[in-house]
Amino acid sequence: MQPVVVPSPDGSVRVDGRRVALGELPSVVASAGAAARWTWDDTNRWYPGLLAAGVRVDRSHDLRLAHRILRGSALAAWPGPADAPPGPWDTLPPAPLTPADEPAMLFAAPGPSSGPAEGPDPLAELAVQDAVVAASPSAGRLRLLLAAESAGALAAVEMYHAGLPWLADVHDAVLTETLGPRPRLGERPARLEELAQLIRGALDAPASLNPDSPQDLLRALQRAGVGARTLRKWELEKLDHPVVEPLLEYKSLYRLLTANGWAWLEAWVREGRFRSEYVVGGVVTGRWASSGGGALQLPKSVRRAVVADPGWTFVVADAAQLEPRVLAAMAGDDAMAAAGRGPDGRGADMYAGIVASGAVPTRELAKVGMLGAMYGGTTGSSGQVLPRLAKTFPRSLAFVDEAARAGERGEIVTTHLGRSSPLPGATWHEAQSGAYQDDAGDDDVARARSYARSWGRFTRNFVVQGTAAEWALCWIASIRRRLWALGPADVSAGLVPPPFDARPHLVFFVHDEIVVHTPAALADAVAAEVQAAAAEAGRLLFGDFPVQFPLSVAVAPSYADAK
DNA sequence: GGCTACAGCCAC
DNA sequence: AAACGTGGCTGTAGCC
Repeated sequence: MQPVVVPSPDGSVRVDGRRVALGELPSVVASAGAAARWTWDDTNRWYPGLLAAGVRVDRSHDLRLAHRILRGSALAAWPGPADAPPGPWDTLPPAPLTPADEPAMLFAAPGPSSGPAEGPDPLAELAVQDAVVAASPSAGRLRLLLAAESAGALAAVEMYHAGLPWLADVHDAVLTETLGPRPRLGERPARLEELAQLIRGALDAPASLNPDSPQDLLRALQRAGVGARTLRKWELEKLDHPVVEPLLEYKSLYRLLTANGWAWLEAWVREGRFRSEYVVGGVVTGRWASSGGGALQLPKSVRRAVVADPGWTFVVADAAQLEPRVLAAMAGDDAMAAAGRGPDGRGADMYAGIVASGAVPTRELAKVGMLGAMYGGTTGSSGQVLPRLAKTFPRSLAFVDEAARAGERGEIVTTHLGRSSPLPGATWHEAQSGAYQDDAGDDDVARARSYARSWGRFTRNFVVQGTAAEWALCWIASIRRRLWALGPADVSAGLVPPPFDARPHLVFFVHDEIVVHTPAALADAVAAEVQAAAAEAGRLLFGDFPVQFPLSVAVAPSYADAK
């Protein structure tokens, strides 16, 4: 059963040909049951209103997200000319999510200029997508990718709906401990002011020196003969001068103040919850992006403020060495998969397994070597161990090298489930053709090489990062289904809104890590389901190939204590 | 005052 | 370990 939500000009919708007033949609969805795959233009547009009415959707098909994947996929043949101009399904941005205390336009009557009737036709689009998938020799993989992407879109809206539990007073305590009490508007916190004085003293600089001004600061460093050419942390660390220590501390505290200080707290935390909008598929590789509050860069120092509601706790899980394991499976590399299983058959540390294989002497070298292989690093010890890794794991290394060469030739590459990379742009092609002009100089040739190599590093990483993102989507899809199946617990709802008020639910996701907020009594069951979901994701992508995806799982009422 | 570019740092 | 992949976000600086 695949009901399609079709907006009407009068502000109602049609579902399977039947007119449904917007206010009736939640009850229509609820009565359709879990077998229905709700199909609509944009999950962000319809799902918040359903959740606000307490209605969860089990399965969906997000036409906008699916279109973007299919349009670019090398595993699918989209009808029409390849250079057809982008249509509405290509250019439509996701509908913005709205905080619960702001007027929700989602189910409001449409305005004259933005009525849903002006949007493209969901029924026609679904028919095209179904035909494109059915005609693909890799239909199974594409179906899995589209289902996982759509499930991810549901999970992203659910996480926004529930919010990440956040204690503002703990956050304030962290800031006060490290920076001093909150200063008046326009003033520096006490600790920063102290450090500014120390910096001026060490540089013999006047009181007018403002460490927040890169120009001022760099000039003062040069005048004092410190030998700094930039203000980068890792370059300052190499210098031997009394200003370095207070300056590094200043920069670190200044960053905390500006990025996650009191202003951040006031802007992004409401009623005990931090809500950031996840942008599903917002990164070219298929990773999620986020918008507002920087959810994907929450510094470790403020995670103490992430505290479960009374009677609730967190299950925090992250996939150990996800990307090299994904690479081993994509490349069909039995040797690397074996290293991932470790000597005891259930290795939780793939880098230790690589050491045990004899390829490299230390875990650190195994790690930097694999990162170098996946990022395209060539220098330093990363570059030095690559030949040894290539000898022990020829399949994996050849796989990423081939992806890099395709990029250098200006070709697209594709993830395991079928998300393809974009083509390089006009500047790239101009640089390449510039190297073949009659009057091309060494500079032109070098520029073309540099551009080609850079795009090769992108495509090299794309196949691994993109496939890891697919594993994570399958993991999330499985987790949210399994959590719902656990059912409600006897616990106070606290701040948790329906339909999750007594149920474990996802509240945070960063690429290879999830946080579940759960009634404390269900924590062990949740941990088991999260583990089972990881194994299921591995099977969905790679079938019987013997690659393992071990997790580190912790149960704790504070995010900071779970790491 | 708005806009863009850039440097820098946080996360994975 | 080195500065090599993907991003968001903040501030300064310089432009209109």
